[in-house]
Amino acid sequence: MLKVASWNVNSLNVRLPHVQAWCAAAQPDILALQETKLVDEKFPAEALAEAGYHSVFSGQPTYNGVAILSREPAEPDDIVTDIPDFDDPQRRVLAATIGGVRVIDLYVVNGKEVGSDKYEYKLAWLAAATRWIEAEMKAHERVIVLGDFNIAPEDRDVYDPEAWHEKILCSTPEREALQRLCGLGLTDTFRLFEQEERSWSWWDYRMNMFRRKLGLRIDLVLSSKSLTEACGAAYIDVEPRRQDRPSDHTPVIAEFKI
DNA sequence: ATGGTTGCGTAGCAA
Repeated sequence: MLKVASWNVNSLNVRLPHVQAWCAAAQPDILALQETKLVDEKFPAEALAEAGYHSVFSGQPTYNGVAILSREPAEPDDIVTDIPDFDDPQRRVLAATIGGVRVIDLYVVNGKEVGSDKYEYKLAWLAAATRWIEAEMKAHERVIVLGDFNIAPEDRDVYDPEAWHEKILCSTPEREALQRLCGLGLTDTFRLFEQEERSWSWWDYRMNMFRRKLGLRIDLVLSSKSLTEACGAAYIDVEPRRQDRPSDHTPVIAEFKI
């Protein structure tokens, strides 16, 4: 069984103890991280190696930053840190082949507000990422695309769809961009299974949103066809969000019978 | 329309 997870940690410096504890408890084979907010020189590779994980990472000062942890002995290979033909200093993508699976970790642009410059950057970024992933899928049979998509796929992924109607994370162009990505042959593993209604992966820090159970599901694990057929479970582990000094996101997980 | 909270870095931006 291959257990794969994604977690936006909102600073790995702050969240390293949370990641160590969660890995010890949940034992993921592969864990994709976003918003590490660490330059590569400061990545805690030794501490994670002591926990039994290889690390590959692509960071920058202050913002963004992605990493893929993989449980030994699988060695990450063929690492890619940039979308081809898309000039971008922001460290938002990381791909590696691990145990015959092409793992593509995405920290999708937030976009701030519909119509803003950042929104246009988000849509251009998504188009470029989709072109890249199309090529990756032609080159690899088993592909997992996971991360913080900063898009709620459907209204049922939003605590108040009317309030969020055509707002950032929910607008039609963003959802259509996600559909185009999924149209390459990728499936949102979470929806392969019956789930509790009102399941979220992110809750705003403000206004006691977590305690009030008001969030969005914007963190996804997508799988290519052969992996989708082998997917035995997909779920959200809300426990890390309950802990002291949590990330605003919680891990999302998929398990594959391979 | 704005605010609220957290992280980084020590002001103000990003989310």
